[in-house]
Amino acid sequence: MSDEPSTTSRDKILKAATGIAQAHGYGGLNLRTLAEQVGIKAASLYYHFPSKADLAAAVAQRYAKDSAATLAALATDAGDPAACLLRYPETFRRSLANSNRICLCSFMAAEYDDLPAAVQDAVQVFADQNVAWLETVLQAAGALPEQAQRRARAIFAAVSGAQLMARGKADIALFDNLIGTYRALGLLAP
Amino acid sequence: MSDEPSTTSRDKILKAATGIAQAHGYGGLNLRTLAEQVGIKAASLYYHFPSKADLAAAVAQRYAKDSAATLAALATDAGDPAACLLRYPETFRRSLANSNRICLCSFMAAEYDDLPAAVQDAVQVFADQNVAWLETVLQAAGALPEQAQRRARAIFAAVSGAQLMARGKADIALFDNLIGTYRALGLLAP
DNA sequence: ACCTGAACACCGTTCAAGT
DNA sequence: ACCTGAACACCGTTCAAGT
Repeated sequence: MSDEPSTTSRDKILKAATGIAQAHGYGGLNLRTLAEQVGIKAASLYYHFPSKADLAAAVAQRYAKDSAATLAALATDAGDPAACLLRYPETFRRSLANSNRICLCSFMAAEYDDLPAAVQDAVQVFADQNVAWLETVLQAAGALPEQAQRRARAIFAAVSGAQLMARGKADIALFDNLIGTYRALGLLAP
Repeated sequence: MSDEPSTTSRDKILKAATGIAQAHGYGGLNLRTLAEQVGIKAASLYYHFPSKADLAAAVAQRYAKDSAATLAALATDAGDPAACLLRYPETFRRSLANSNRICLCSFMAAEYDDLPAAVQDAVQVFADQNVAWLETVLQAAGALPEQAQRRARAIFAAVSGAQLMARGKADIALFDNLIGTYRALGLLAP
């Protein structure tokens, strides 16, 4: 009765804003367009959030939180560490499959210098979480701690780059091809 | 007498616009700011270029052309193919060293869906040129044609991703670290 | 040939006013 | 409690007018 995911206005705004930001970035997040998608006027958004910066911070924080949950679920679901590593790129693939969108935080990494501080922080959290998750998995798979960190960062960077390149070509097969090459090289393993 | 690089107004505009776009993207390229940097009014930009879209297309085309020249020079300078591959990330590093800017086309790959068609084309040309250069070098280094293409794409994607991640942390040492990991993996070799 | 001020429609934002 | 219209300063763009 209380844990129902009753979609509040705030939630609707956050969800719509996330989709727009994954396709157009922070700069491309237009409040009049967003409001229209939610069915209210732009001025009404200011009842829910004090500014675009705060709205975007909430979006990025929620995105980072969801991503942490997805990674935790993947760890449980995949079972062994090797499977986790092989399946890690799935999340990134899903964005591309969803109207050629990309990871919110990849877009925002490009826009980094123009981002409000709170949004920058959330982008950092997202990246750090991903690297930490990979690091844990790599160590569980037998990597030495120091190597695990280097490798974790390399995986995150390489997969992000593959997603960006695939978006530029609007070609999800290219993403799969790149991930396949990474695998063949042994990048997605300890 | 005639080949002097006499800096025309058009050139000054293109150079300033390139720097802005590498830091803020196409969307973040503000014509009033750009005009101020050049020492004219925003309206005057329209004497040199019919629109922001055309200006950005000229910027991206010039960027792709310069990049091709830089790669050609690297090939001559480095000598053997193995050295070319090791030094390939240098160009990307230079952008980061230049006020944490990134490759124009990485930023624009993120913004891809919001780009005017002529700008999209130039972004494609840039990526294709890089992959083709890498492919040639990889084959010269002994890779089989089919493997060379896959590998060339993987290098381009991975290095782009490293640049993006390093920008997000404003940490050029992270870029070097990532490239080092790629090298250790054998990514930057045939 | 090159530049400009004034004007237009659009965007983030505010605010007084509605229910 | 939640929403809105009207207004502000800013942006891309146009254009008639300046030199």
